Formats: sequence, C-alpha cells, structure tokens
Amino acid sequence: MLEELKKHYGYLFEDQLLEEINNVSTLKDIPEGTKIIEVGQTLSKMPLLLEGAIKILRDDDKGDELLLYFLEKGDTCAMTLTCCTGNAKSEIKAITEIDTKLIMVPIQYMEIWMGKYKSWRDFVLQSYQARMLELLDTIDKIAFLKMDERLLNYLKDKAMINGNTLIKTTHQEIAYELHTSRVVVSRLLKKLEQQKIIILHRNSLELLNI
Amino acid sequence: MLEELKKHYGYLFEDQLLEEINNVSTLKDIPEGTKIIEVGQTLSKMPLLLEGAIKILRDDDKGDELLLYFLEKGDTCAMTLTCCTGNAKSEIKAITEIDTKLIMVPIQYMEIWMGKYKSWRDFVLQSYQARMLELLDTIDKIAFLKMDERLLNYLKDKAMINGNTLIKTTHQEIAYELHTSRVVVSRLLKKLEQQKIIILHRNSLELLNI
DNA sequence: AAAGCACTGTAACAATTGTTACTGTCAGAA
DNA sequence: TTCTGACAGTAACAATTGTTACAGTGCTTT
Repeated sequence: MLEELKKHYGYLFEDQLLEEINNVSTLKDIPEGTKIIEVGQTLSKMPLLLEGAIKILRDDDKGDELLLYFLEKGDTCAMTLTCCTGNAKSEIKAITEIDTKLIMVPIQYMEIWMGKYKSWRDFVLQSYQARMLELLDTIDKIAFLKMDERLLNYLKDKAMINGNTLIKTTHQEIAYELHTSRVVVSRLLKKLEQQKIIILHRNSLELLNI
Repeated sequence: MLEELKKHYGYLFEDQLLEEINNVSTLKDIPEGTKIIEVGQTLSKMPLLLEGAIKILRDDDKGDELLLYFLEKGDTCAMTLTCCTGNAKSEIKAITEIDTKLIMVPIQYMEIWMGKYKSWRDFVLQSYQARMLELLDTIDKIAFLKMDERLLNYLKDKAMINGNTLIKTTHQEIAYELHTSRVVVSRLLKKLEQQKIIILHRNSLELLNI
C-alpha cells in the first residue's frame, strides 16, 4: 500500500506522514456504482482517492437529488472533513462513478496530523478550497444556465471522468442527477442529437465534437 | 480594540492569540451598503466581524448576480481563507448589509497562526465548515424551491439579519439577489400581500406572521 | 409648477420546464 | 416463444418563469 500512497501522495506528504498514513489506514477496492456514503450517516473514516472517481450528490428528505461534483484521484471528501470539526453526520451521498481504489483514514488522525504536519494542514485547506470552488461552480450552473446547457455540461463532465465519449446511462438517471424529469431529458437529448452533438443508443449515448 | 476582540472572540481564542491579533490588525467601521470585496479582487487581509452583517454574492461576467448567504458577528469570510491557500483572487462580492464593524487581519498571519494555535486552526476549519453548509443550503434553495418560496425565504432571512420586520429595499434589488426579473418579484410580492404575509410600501415592505 | 426619475402595478405574450399519458422497442426471464 | 419490465419517443397540456410594454405614483430638482 505504501507504494501506491507514494505514487499518488508522495509529492504532497513527507515520508514520515506517508508511513503514518500507511500504518493506520486500510486499502479498499470498490466497484462502480457502490454507495459509500449516505446522507445522515455518521462517518468515522475519511477517504483518500488513489484511483477511480466518485460522484457527490445532494439528497433531500423528499427524494430530491442533485449532482454536486465529481472527485478524482488525489482528492478527498471535504464533507468528511467537516465531520471532524463539529457535526458528525454526512450532508451528502457519495457513489463510485467507476471502479475505485481508496484509503480509509480514521478521522481522529485528521486533527492529530493538523498539528504535526504542515503538509497535512495544507492538504486539508487545499481540499476545502477546491470543494468550495466546486460548489460555487455548481451554483453557477444551476442558477445561471438553462437545462440544455446544464445537460451538455453534465455529459462533458461525465465523458471526462470516465475517459470515454461513450456514456453508459439512462435518461432517468440523468434526470435524477440534474433534478429534472425523464421526459425533459429525452426531449433535450433529442435536440442535441439533431444538432449532431451526440448520438443516442439504448442505455448509452455518444458525445461527438469533443 | 482588544476589549471588543475579547468580547466577541474571547471564548474562542486564548489571550496570547487575542493580543497577537490586536497587534497586527486594524479596526474598521463600515457603513451599510459598502462594497468591501469585488470579484477578481486580490485580497491581502481577512475580515473578522465584530458587529453588523455582510451579504456575500456571486457575480458572473455577464452581469448575473446571486445572493449566497449572510455573515454575522463572529463569522469570517471563508472565501478570503481560500485566498491564502492558492489563488489570491476573490470569487465573490461582499457588501455590508447594515453598518458593520470589523477587524482586518493581514493574511500572512493566517498560515503562521495555523501552526501556532490550535484554537485558530479550529476556528478556520469551523469557518470552512460553516460556509460549506451555507453553500449547500443555497444550492438546496435554488435547486429544490420555486421562486415564491425562495422569495419568502429571502425576506425572512433579511428580517432576521436586520432584526426588523420592516425591510427597506426595492423590487429590483430583490430581483438581482434572487437572479430573476423585477416583474416576477412584483408579481410574487403581490401574491404574498394578498395572502396577508406581507404589506407592501414604496421602497419597503413589512413581514407579518413572523 | 413643471420636468425628470426611480419605483411599482399590470397586461399580454413567449419561452422554458414539468406532468401525464400512451406507444413502441429491446433484453432477459419464464 | 411469450411475457415482463425497463427504457425511450412523442404528443398534449399545465405551470412557472421571463420579457416587453406601458401607465401611474410619489419624490426631487429645476
């Protein structure tokens, strides 16, 4: 595990910290589509991504859902960080977008390392900042863009994360993540197809003109 | 100034830190309606609120605007915090909502105190967390609520912050902050008046049934 | 007093988004 | 093969939000 840690976090953390992480953490391989964090769940470990991608969703009590952003390798879940400084319940839902490899660190080390390692402090602050900017970006998209632009945006993000212009998903799933209805998604996707921006298949679609 | 610092931050910071803050900071009284931070502005000081309230707005290049949240006493601007860990440009606009008293701390101390004082670390992390939750809340409102609900929500927040159910503003200003049009706001306000939830005046309105 | 200006009310209409309903298609299960 | 259920296409309509245009009202300035 130390090898992989060094590969992905070696440029951030000193050897001593890498070793500490290695000593207290567990490595996990998680298949695509697995729910790893639920809203309201109490968290005792924070994830550090090695490979793969995770989608972070907002979920409210009435079944409303909305995609916030994706996490990639080198990222950590800032929402987990917040759990160490106050409320311990998750405000979000996290699902692996593709097969993912990550390290779980017991959250008590978060605080310990904050005092001990500047590199860890910087990492935590940098994570907060990155997630903050992602949230702002999400707000921009919801507030300032129309559904057709949001949809195209979503497809491009998805293609990027998956490293593939062939996107395997259903109209219903897209509708959930953009918080709209399946019919609206079908309608707009059809328009995108007419504009030769995508090609529609069953259970998948293809993004052209990347 | 030390007196006021102790009054508002004494329960958070140890005496030594309070004194350090006192030594390097400047106290400012800022009248209502003053723009204190603009989008794209480079920040060299971070504000700590003593009295008053500040509204934080998202502003894009095309003149779109959106209210994100309000800051009150004891709060700091997490967006300023992000400037210390990477990009130095502000992503947001800040305007005093009422007369405001605050301390400006040169940002280089942010990093210094992070290593030196646990209480400062906790404060910074706690600020990040609070602002993160505010942003999530903002996203909930934009994504899941209709304009009439958002409007009422906005009016209640505004009344709370000002400590007054008489809200002095124009329909146009509300429209900007909710990112909609003046006509829509007028229309919905009229409905709220018919439902006996508010009373409309010129340049102001009154919130009933608090 | 008259003019100018910001603010509000309202109508009429357009565009976008949401909803319901029904149809056809495809893939896997029985 | 037939049945079933998930998925996609489409029409028709409703609701919400955005836009344009114009009129009236109160305040300030000239």
